[in-house]
Amino acid sequence: MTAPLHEAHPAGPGRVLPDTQQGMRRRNLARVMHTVSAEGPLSRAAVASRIGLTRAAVSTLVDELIRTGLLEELGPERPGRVGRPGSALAVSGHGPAGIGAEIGVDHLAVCAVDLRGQVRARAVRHGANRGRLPEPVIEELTGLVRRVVAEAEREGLWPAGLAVAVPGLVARDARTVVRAPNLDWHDTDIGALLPAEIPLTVDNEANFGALAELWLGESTPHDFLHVSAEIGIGAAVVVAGGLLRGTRGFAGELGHVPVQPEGPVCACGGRGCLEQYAGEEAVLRAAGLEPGEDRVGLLAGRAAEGDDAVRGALRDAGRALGIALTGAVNLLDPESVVLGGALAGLAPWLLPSLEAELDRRTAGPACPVSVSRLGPEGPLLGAAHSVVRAVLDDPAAVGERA
Amino acid sequence: MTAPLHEAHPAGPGRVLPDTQQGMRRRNLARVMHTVSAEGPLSRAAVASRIGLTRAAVSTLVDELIRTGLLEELGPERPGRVGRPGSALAVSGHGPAGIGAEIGVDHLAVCAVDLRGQVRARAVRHGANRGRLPEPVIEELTGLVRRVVAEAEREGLWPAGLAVAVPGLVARDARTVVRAPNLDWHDTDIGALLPAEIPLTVDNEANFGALAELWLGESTPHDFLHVSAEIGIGAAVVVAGGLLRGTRGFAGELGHVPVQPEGPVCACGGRGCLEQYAGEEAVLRAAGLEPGEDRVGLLAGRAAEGDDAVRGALRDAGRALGIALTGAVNLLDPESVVLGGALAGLAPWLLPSLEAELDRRTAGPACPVSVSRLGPEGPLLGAAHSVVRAVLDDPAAVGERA
DNA sequence: CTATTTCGTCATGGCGGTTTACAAATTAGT
DNA sequence: ACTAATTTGTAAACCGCCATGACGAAATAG
Repeated sequence: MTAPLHEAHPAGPGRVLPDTQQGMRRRNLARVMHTVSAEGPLSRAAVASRIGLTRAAVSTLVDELIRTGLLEELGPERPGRVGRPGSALAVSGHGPAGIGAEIGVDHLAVCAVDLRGQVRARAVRHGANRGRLPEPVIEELTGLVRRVVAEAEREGLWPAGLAVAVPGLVARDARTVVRAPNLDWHDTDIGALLPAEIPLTVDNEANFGALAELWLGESTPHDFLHVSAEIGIGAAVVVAGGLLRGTRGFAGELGHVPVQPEGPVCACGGRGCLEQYAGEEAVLRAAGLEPGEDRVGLLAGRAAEGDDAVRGALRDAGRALGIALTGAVNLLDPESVVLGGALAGLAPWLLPSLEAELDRRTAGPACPVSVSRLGPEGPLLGAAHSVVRAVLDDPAAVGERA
Repeated sequence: MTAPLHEAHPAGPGRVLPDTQQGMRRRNLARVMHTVSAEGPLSRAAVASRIGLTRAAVSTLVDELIRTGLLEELGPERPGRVGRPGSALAVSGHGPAGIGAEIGVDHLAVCAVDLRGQVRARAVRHGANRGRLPEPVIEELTGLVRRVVAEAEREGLWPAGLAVAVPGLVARDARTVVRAPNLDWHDTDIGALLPAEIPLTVDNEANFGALAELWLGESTPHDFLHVSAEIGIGAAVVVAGGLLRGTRGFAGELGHVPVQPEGPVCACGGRGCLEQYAGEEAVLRAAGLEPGEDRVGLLAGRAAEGDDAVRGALRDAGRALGIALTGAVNLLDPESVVLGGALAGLAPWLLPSLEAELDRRTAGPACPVSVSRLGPEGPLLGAAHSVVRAVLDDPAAVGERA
């Protein structure tokens, strides 16, 4: 759990880790967990045929997983077919839990998710965090974490890890926030301020949102572009079921893709960046609104009422997004583009111009654009689930600690 | 060898292949080959310490690799240190060879590369292929292949595979050319026309060029963007040492990234695509030159002579490239950008404006831009080496065939 | 009620890497 | 020169992991 969770790219054949029998066993334990987790209650024989091992081998793997409390035997299956019915296996609802936390601009939230993916405990505190110092905020968050952990423990769960989503850039050590403009935090080592008992990961909320989409979304393609707008405009690139992070961890900065090469100057030093057209500030200005508390809700409300200035501003933002996405789609050839975060709520007014722009600039069928069903819950759920996935990916590791 | 060579992303833990002891053995054989190949002559003990297995285990692996002719024992090492000197192992120079072929607009080329990476045979035929039918061209290429294979066999090599680089889009089956505008070929199954004795792969020449840069380049980062210009402007995205191909295999279409949203209409349906500013046709027009035979050489020659119209055209093209690359760099955060193919020859006049544009649009240190040392040889070498890498990746497979 | 099918488990065996031991080949020290 | 120390490569015994084959258990089909 010291390595960053869910690296986008497993090492190739040239990697340095030895390939020994223990490693084989660990991978096979993981494959059993993944199969049972993904395809519901399954008999040992069903698992065996799916992963290509023999029933005997799966039996010993399952025994070990049951002993460590990661799998549960549900009892005999209702037999519709001939032959002895199997004994249904399911992922345990009483073992390790993933604790997800989110530091938002206007709220703090924490939740616990069991291996089955069910949210078993949660806590939220509303109130602006913009401009507050990190220490009191993290202290408050720690309080929420302790409450959620206590509640989870009452249900027979124990915390396998804590993943924190923050609205800012996070260093590749997955502990320190390099810069979070909307909170006004810089180079803050969050890890030092949080409970040390639980293994910790910190990541950008856009990344966790994209992972939530990958793991919990409806269609769940393996290659897509997830666009969200919280800190300016961020995108997460998902390739082959993993996150593309970039050399310095800064990949996905869609907000600074040039849309109009000689457009207005941007804070990044460039000109005509997407953020100058579709960023929160730019849209509010174009709509003739003052920046205030719940800015996204305000925009959505006005647009729904039929406010022409707001609708026009969103239409223009959608057009700019369409241009930037045309470039991204040409470069990456993703299976789809998903709008998440704040953009999901504004989608009805962004989508028409966005899709029109994407369509007319693409030869052949355009890349489909969809809207996240998870909306603002994405990052929190993604964080909690990242811990759960880490357990599924290496069940032997929790056995060593449990 | 039926699967496409060098998929960008090995399957994750949820894959369907069984993880059995034979698989472990195969992977360890591959790790030995890669280690010896990458780090020159090495003793068994040195290999063991590098890959994390015991000397005894490496001994048996090496025995098997020597038996199948993939490794060679060079004899005792010169000892500088205390202790019994090891026996140096090297990749064999007499085993399997990778045959690379290139179908260019103005030439055909074939070469054979041994496991050590040495070019051991080659054949070239100059002459325009634009507009010729596929059949006679492939027939001619087959002749060159047979000549190169014969020469390689005289040196004790045998062909482990044939990889063909073509200037166009290739379907994911790695056999059929979907469309090659500069040859005027469409939906041509190249595989059907080539010798069937040798396992075949076909890919875009830009992809092979990028792989050559990855495997043979000087600095060889693991994440970079390789830009070349043969068919319009193509880029190849290399992530974690693998090619990012996209859902339909169309990733890397940098030529159709919008640079000026309301610019001239492009064949792709868009407006102001990069190709309209930095494409071959556009540059020739801006320079006041007629499209003729060796267009790149012509441009380079005139620019070197000091022709202001040509230099201005290249400066403008560099600026447009800089804008498009700004977007790509923001999205992918690569370690560097490499100019290859035709662009390498024109780099002296493209680079200044390109880097200036990239620099002023980037906050903090800009992404370094370098020029490929391989130049026009890249795709051919990349093709041949892709076969060699496939052998290193699964040495057991050649043992089964040899 | 019997034959058939499928499930889970047990005993056996093969395969692959580890451990332990040892001979061989070199350097360092006296 | 001779001994001690160090490192290499290999062989034998061992252990862990999955495959194979056989078996009892539990269902359906006739």
